[in-house]
Amino acid sequence: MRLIFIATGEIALPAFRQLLASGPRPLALVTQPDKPTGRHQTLTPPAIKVEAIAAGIPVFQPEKIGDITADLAALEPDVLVVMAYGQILRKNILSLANLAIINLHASLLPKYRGAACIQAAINAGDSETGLTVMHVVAKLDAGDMILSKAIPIRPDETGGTLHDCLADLAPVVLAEVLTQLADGTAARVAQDEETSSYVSKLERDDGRLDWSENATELERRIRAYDPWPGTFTFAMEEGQAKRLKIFPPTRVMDLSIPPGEISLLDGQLVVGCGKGALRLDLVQPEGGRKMAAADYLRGRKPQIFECGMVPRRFPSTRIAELDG
RNA sequence: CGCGGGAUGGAGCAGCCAGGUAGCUCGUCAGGCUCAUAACCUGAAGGUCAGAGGUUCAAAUCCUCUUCCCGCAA
Repeated sequence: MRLIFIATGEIALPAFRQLLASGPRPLALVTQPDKPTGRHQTLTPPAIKVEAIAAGIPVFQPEKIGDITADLAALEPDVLVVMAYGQILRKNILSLANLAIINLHASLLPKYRGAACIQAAINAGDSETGLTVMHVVAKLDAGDMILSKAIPIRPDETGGTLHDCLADLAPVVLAEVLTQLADGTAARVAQDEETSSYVSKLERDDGRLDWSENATELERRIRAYDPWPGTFTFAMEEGQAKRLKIFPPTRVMDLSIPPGEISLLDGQLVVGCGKGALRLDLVQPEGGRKMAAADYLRGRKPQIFECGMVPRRFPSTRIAELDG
């Protein structure tokens, strides 16, 4: 089977490795261009590109995938496999494959179409999520479904752990679908538009916590957004607003504390929420490293975490940043 | 060289601007008090102040360079 792999995200690595190990060997990898990353804007290639080169697989990194339509057509692919690529595929790409162009999506479609599907499942408090393989159509993640596999979401699941579980599930699902496509037994089930939902890409600022929300919701958000985009708040220290990252685990406490107010209980940092309170175990102040919340309180003396509105005493530069 | 914060006993921090005795909250160890405790009291150990060079009678503190950690941004 002539196959082209189209992927950028690390979630696609296990599936790609399996193709390298057990075939069908990809004719080429299409991935996003190298991008400046890290503190010094170093140009960094996607990890999957590095592995492809090591394996001798040709790599395409077009600014727009439409630019290489002819190159891909020349490979006469039977199947295009897409997973976490990061670009919308235009119609000229959709008709390239003889057999099918399929996408591995990290949710149980038609729920959570879009980019932040993993975080959405945890954030919503779902008890399970999964991987769906479907045909790619012009509308995002809306094509007919071939196969889906569910996995449970554990109470302490984070976006990171769930991402890894789904990544490991991908090779299994992909192999099964490729076999079915080859022998013509692949199912084709239309998605129910009524129950479909869409979750847009997350930005860093989406991780800004609003302590007027309920503790149970915040606990889920902190897990869901770890490690990306992460969650944070602003701690008021003597009139200065200092950014403070929040990491799981946290614990929901049945206490009544005003939202954003910090309480010290048995040496533990507890923050008031809209309903209930949240005990924080792991935090990271700006400029500092990740530390136990109890350690954080030893040397610093935050009075309160920002809640709802931007506090007046914010430095002007920060106000501009927050408004934008 | 995109912007910025930081490195001080085991942990988290203050001290630096206006050089001159190593400080705070904990932890550890020993003893005491208590029916008892993550409580309280007393005492002790533990630091080449990231490294190198410079200025000075004198440097954690001022100047230069180096290494490492981190936030933003992308």
